[in-house]
Amino acid sequence: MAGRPKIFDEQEVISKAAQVFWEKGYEAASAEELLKAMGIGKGSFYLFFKGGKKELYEKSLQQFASNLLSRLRKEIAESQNPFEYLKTFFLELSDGANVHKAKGCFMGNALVEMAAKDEYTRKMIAKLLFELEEIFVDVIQTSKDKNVIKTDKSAELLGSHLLNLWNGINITKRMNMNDASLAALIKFNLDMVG
Amino acid sequence: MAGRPKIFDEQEVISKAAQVFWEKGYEAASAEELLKAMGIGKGSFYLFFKGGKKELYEKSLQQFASNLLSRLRKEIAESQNPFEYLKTFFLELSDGANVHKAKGCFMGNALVEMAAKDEYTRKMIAKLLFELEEIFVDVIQTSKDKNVIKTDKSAELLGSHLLNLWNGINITKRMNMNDASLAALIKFNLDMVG
DNA sequence: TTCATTCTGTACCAATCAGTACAAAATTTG
DNA sequence: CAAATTTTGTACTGATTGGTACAGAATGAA
Repeated sequence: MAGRPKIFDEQEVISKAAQVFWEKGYEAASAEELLKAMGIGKGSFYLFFKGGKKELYEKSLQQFASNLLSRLRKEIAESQNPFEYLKTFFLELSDGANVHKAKGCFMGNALVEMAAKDEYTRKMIAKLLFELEEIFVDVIQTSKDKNVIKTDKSAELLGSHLLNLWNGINITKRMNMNDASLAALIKFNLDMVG
Repeated sequence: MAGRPKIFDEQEVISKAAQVFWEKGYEAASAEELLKAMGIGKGSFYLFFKGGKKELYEKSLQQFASNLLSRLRKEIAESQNPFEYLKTFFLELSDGANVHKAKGCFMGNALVEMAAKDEYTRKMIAKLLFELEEIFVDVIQTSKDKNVIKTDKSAELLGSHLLNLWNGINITKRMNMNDASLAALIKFNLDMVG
């Protein structure tokens, strides 16, 4: 296998690009800005990303979601009380000091931007969010089975409720409510589950 | 007052522009497309909108919200049971046949796009959404006072919950859940209020 | 050390972006 | 009618967009 060695790792540059897309969105993230963040030139980029900016965006979303989902699954699996873990997971959203404060949810943002523009990408994003919902459903079902939570509602309904809570809070928090109100709102919604 | 008469009504062209911004977002809505929808040329546009595209965007949001809020206030005032009216208002979101299906909430979309980009516009949008929340709070407080709903939670908390429900559903619906599940999710959240 | 292969950086591209300049058109006033 | 005023349509601007072409750099194999 001859040839000049490549100077970058694909997963690494996708991760860098994802940060730019997360903050700016698809349209507003310029190719120049993305390449600068990735630390590679146009020659290399268009050789390895034949689909250009769109391919990079989709891979950014895929990788980002994949990391989030697997980290979440892992921490839930290791947790003594998965439902309590889920609560802290949501309550982190009310931390105004968080670095990602104004950025919201990368997937939610992408869904907003792509829903009316690109059906293929919309479906892709929807699938990723449904995976997140599935994690919620599983935790709820298990918690129900173990009598950790008491409810007469189905795990599916409650799971979709948590996904919707996630989607909602990631919008609402950007109105810059004070942290306490946001936390109270989240707690109220979590108490609805069990 | 002499001079060539203008061929357009300001409120009317803003309304047309709002439709384009609502569907495409700020960045993706091109000046050409906006002007075409508004039915006026560049000469007229830049004469009356000195602030260009950004001014048009802000006025679109203001006008859109103003219309929504006053219509909502009016229908609530005329309603026999304001809380029941609010329920139908939310349940309309689950109608997949709705024309505005994929567009979500204009203000929510704008908040997503502007939150990390333009603090002035973000604040403006936040204020509009807080006005919507205020309407929810008022209806809830009145309904509590009249014993239409029973709850030990404050109207403020429940109002913020409804705003967050609004924000959330407008994202979640774009995952293309089936109408029945979406309606069940909304009903579940409304039942939490009273 | 030469060759084939692979990757990189730069120069370049047409298309599109929001916005400006300005002459002509359409009106009221005198 | 002519003059003053206001709006309109078009031609044009420089900047930026995502993307391409390609020469040359860096490697392994022969």
